[in-house]
Amino acid sequence: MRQHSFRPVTIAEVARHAGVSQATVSRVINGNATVAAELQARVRRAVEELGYQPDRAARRLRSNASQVLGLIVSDIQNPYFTAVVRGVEDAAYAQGMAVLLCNSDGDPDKQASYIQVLRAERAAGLIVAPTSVRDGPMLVAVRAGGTPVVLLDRQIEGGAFDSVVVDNVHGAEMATMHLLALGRQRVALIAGALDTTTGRDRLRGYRQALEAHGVRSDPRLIKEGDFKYDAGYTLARVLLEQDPRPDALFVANNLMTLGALKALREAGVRVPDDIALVGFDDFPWASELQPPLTTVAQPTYELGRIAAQQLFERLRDPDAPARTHVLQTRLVVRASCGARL
Amino acid sequence: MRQHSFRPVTIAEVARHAGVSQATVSRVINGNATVAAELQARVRRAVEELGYQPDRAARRLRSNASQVLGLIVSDIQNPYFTAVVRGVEDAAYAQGMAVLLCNSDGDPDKQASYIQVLRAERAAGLIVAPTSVRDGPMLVAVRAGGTPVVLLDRQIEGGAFDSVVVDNVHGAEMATMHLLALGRQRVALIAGALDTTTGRDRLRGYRQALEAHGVRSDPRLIKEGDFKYDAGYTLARVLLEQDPRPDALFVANNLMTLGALKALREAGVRVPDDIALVGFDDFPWASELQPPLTTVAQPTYELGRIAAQQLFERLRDPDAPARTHVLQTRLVVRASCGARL
DNA sequence: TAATGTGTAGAAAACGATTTCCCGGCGCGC
DNA sequence: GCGCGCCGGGAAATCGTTTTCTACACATTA
Repeated sequence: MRQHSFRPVTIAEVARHAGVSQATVSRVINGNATVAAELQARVRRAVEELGYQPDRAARRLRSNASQVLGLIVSDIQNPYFTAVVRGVEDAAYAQGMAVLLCNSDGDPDKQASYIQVLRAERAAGLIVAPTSVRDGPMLVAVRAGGTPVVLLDRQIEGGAFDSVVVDNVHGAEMATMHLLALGRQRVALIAGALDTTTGRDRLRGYRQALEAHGVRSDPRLIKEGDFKYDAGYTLARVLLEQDPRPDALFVANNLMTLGALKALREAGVRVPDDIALVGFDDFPWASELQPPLTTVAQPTYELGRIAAQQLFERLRDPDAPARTHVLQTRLVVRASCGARL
Repeated sequence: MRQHSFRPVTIAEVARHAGVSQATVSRVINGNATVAAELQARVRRAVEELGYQPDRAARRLRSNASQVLGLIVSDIQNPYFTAVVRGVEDAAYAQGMAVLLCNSDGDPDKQASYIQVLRAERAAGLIVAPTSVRDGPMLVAVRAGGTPVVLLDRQIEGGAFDSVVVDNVHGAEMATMHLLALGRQRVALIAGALDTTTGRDRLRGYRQALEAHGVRSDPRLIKEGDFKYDAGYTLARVLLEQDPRPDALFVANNLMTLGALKALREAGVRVPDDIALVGFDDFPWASELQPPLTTVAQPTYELGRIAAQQLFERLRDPDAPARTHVLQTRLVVRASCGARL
């Protein structure tokens, strides 16, 4: 009801209003000491009546217990990360935590700069989708500085981190096997950046599938991209110029798949008749594409949710051994692979 | 080089290291008082050598100058907001600010709860895409509490707010006119929630276009949705059962358009031959849909960027009169409207 | 020359919470 | 009945900054 609350209520006012000391108010609010029932009631009523809300900046300063976590992804406009962010945010909200969102654009400098900011903000912990395996030392330092770190989607060298990843090897293997099982002979791969475990693992899965089918992997059919749209477009064009042309294409993430699709369309290639296509990462409109896209779906929302939970557990028990959650992918068969549905 | 920085460097250590007082260090860092050149140099060197970074929680506590802004959208998974968020974040980053991201899910309670959190965090300001026109009083109170508010996409009753919106009336008018110009006779509308200015304005644009063409608006052709996928699907089905059937459909946002598309597909309706379709909101893959979607594109990234800039200007000059930025939409003609390309 | 003004920089207060320290009262055991 | 330990709660210290207050040196003016 207070009309003009130009300055928020402080704990001192609550204490005065309840006729107790600040310490008692604090104890009641945080429940970390026993306070007589009657005083508790008085304090709670005062809090209610004044609409008191503790100042998080002050709390953080004194007790170093922050209610904010930092989330660094490369680009939230990538639908993969959009879902991850949402997963993190929902889990955080359930714990009364807020999320500081940072887009690194895969730029190590920008990432480093954001980490500085998050440390200065005293974020309770960080959830990071690292730009590169070489980020290890920096993140180790952050953790040594007392800020827990949970890795998302990618693992890094040097130091066992809490992390949540998908089984990329298996996912890529499934996709490639699927194409081979449909009778395709020359399965090309547009790989992800090979300085990420994600990129490497998907390459490995691809190779394992070929091997299992007794097909020798042809280096000319493997192109390394950087997970971005343009790479998919450019590398698909390169692959199309080869003779003989590949009759199937597996692309290691969503953006590159869209780029490749554009190249195929421009070249007048029929999908799946001329070239069968399987992508990685599902997205809401993959079934609305022409043709509907067969793809390896990741539980992205879950990825984010679990990463946040892992962070909360870490905050509760800083000395527990690091854990890695591995989630499974799922091959979603639509039309672009040429399977009869 | 410092190896084990378990506790971050404080201003006191910097002061000692440089042989000056804390006050001087603060003055050098913030540049709000003259300090002798030599001392400045000493301080800067000390900062450099110790890797000092001011603690933002402490700064915020004392000077009430926060470097965090709050952003409340209904759902970041909506590509419309994804781009907005990115625009805000980029603009914030350029100013050394970080963004606290909140998804309200269009739920007033959740939004209120987030606003509490953002106030407790002492966010420098809020950028809000309000859930409803009735949010006015709450936001007025927030602003009265000293936290600047910039409205995004929607305006609200009661109180002139800084805001950035698009010309929804004109956008809807263009879309409807386009369908009429293509010779469609019975243009249906799946409208947005009519307790938002956005929903209302798009309805108005639709009506204006009909009027301009001398067509009397038929209430049976207008269905009110809530901007969500399911509403688009359900309402499209309702429209399809009518006799005579509409020969064109304008849908007031992206999610409902996708829902409607599903309904049309399921009913075996050919787009655009049987029913011409125009949506609102462009999205990255709209051109990959089957058929490619004609739609009213909003400058979403710009929307976010400008909202952030407006907030920064407001922080610089709290007493300037409130301003509303109106951005223009653009009709992107693809195949779903039946235009010959 | 004395008084006043100006500018620079240190000492200390302040921000709003949590936590430590301490004291008075009570129960219990001897 | 007395001393000891325990417990509940208030006073004050504390977190790391910014800002106010104060002091001093030097220049300027009457």
